[in-house]
Amino acid sequence: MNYFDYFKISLSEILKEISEEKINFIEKIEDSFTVEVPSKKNFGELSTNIAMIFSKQLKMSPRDLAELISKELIKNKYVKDIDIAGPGFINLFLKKEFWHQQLVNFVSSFDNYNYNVKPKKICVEYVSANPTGMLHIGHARGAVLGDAISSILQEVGHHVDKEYYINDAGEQIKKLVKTIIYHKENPNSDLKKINNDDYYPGNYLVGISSTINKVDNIEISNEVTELIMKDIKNDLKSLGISHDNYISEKIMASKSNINQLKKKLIDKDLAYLGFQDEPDSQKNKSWKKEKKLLFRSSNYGDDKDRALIKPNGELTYFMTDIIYHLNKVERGYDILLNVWGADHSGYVKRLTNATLQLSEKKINFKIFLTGLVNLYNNKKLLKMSKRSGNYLTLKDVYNEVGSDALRFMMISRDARSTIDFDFQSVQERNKDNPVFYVQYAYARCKSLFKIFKENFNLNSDKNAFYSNNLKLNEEIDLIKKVTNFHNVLLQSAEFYEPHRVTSYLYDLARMFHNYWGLGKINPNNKIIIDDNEEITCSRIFLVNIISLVIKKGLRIIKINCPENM
RNA sequence: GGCCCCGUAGCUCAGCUGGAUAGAGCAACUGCCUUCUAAGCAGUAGGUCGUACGUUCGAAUCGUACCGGGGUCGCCA
Repeated sequence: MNYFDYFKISLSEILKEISEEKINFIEKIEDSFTVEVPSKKNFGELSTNIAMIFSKQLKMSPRDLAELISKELIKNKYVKDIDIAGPGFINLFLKKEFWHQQLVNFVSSFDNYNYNVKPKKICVEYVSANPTGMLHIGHARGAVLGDAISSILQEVGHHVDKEYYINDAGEQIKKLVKTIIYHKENPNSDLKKINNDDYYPGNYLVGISSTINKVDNIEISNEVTELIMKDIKNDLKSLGISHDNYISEKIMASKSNINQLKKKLIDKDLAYLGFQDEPDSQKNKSWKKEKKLLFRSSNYGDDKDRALIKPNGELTYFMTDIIYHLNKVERGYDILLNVWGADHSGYVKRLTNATLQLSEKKINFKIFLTGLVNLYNNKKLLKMSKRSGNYLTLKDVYNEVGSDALRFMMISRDARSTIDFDFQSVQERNKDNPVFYVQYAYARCKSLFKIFKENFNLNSDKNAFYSNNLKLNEEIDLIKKVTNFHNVLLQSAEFYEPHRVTSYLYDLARMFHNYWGLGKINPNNKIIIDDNEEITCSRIFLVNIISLVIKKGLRIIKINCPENM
């Protein structure tokens, strides 16, 4: 149990006594008030709003209620002092022994920590890039984000399948095959100069085409997509990413019972046979006004109804995507998570509503849209155009900066925000660069252990911990920080926000560097003091826990943790 | 024009999902190296949380409108 829960429980017990069971009608008292670390140190070490929340029900002023609660709470052996402040906050000051005890508990359960999470079966679909070219930096963001979310969910105890949906059917694949054939027939022609939307430009497919020996269109498409997927998987592997399931759109569509789904869509009045207005854009020159099966997406905030089946009988991408997501439901997942690029934003409502309406089971379906990534080289924006085939690939960026910097950057921002990614600054070996700063903290810990082992002839198994030696404010703050580690992971998992982990690690690293720096100002505050074994052992014990937390945190988000730098 | 996302210090970003006097880092200024790794540490300064209403004991956080930036509006994926 963490210390927030510990105080929540004792506070709600006190409240029950005060109210003489009067407020038992509240399902769970603990859920309706908060215990938190206040923003300012003079507001105590922990603070609760319990008196403000329940004052109305008990017909008392918040401050009077706070007074009553405090009278009981002060009896708790760990509470040093209580302050009632502002509109009725109860601010707790705790004895150092409380934090020492927390640290001991933390260490003893560290290796096999039980997050006490009800396990869910979760499918995280991410990347799912078309097998028509190389991955670019935008894919890298979705890839790292989806991967980090998966790892964190797994860490707290969920069952997670990482899934890649291969769009190996449809117009894009036809265009791909056409491009391959073009290259074979025109070995010296440059598609960039032709500037024809019917083909994919770029040298990548020229190379691929030279290894293709088939003539039949279907055979070509199979072989090309296989080759490209191999490259994509290799790129992902360089970032430590691999998926559990690869689902083929082609197979998915061919296996499904289309007539049954059509009937269900019409029976539920989700779709109808009708006409669409001509689209504003001229992207599809062959558009004709014809009757087709349309989804009533305008019922769900879309500006028009969208096609499910083309007049020629082929399924639209939307239709196969519905089939695919219903298939996920059939496979028994409780939660579906998708990571998409922001350019799919208009598609979110359509697909989630279609899936939820057609699903036999009540599921949780959430789509994350990742913001853009702007690449800079030394503060100069690198212009990119996928259309012309001029863009930096994931591989280019990986070769330039490596996996750690790339992963940390992609994780450390909120998914929706735009990221400015500068090749120069993510490679700097200084405080400017968070991933370096965190790794450096770990290396510094390791360096301390080395000196410790050389100077003190102690058995490393000996759990030398004299808790009352950790008296500095910085030490108590570090104890609070490390013992909050599992909480951060839980919240990160609950809100699917990996950036909470990187922020936490950065904070912890900063606090550790500050702690280390104390010895520069006052030699008594050095971690290793040659003639004081007791203090040294205590501090090394704390440093060891810090290093364990950094290592585990980095391991979860798959960032290397070098022993020395 | 419709829909989606973003707007917090000069810059890059946090802000524990409604709490108290809004936090870090960079850049600026001031100290600290015969070192437990200066690849670092300490200190100073920096804000009308885009704007305006509203919801309530309380709003950066929730709602509405507007302003500014980005994305998107196919039978493509």
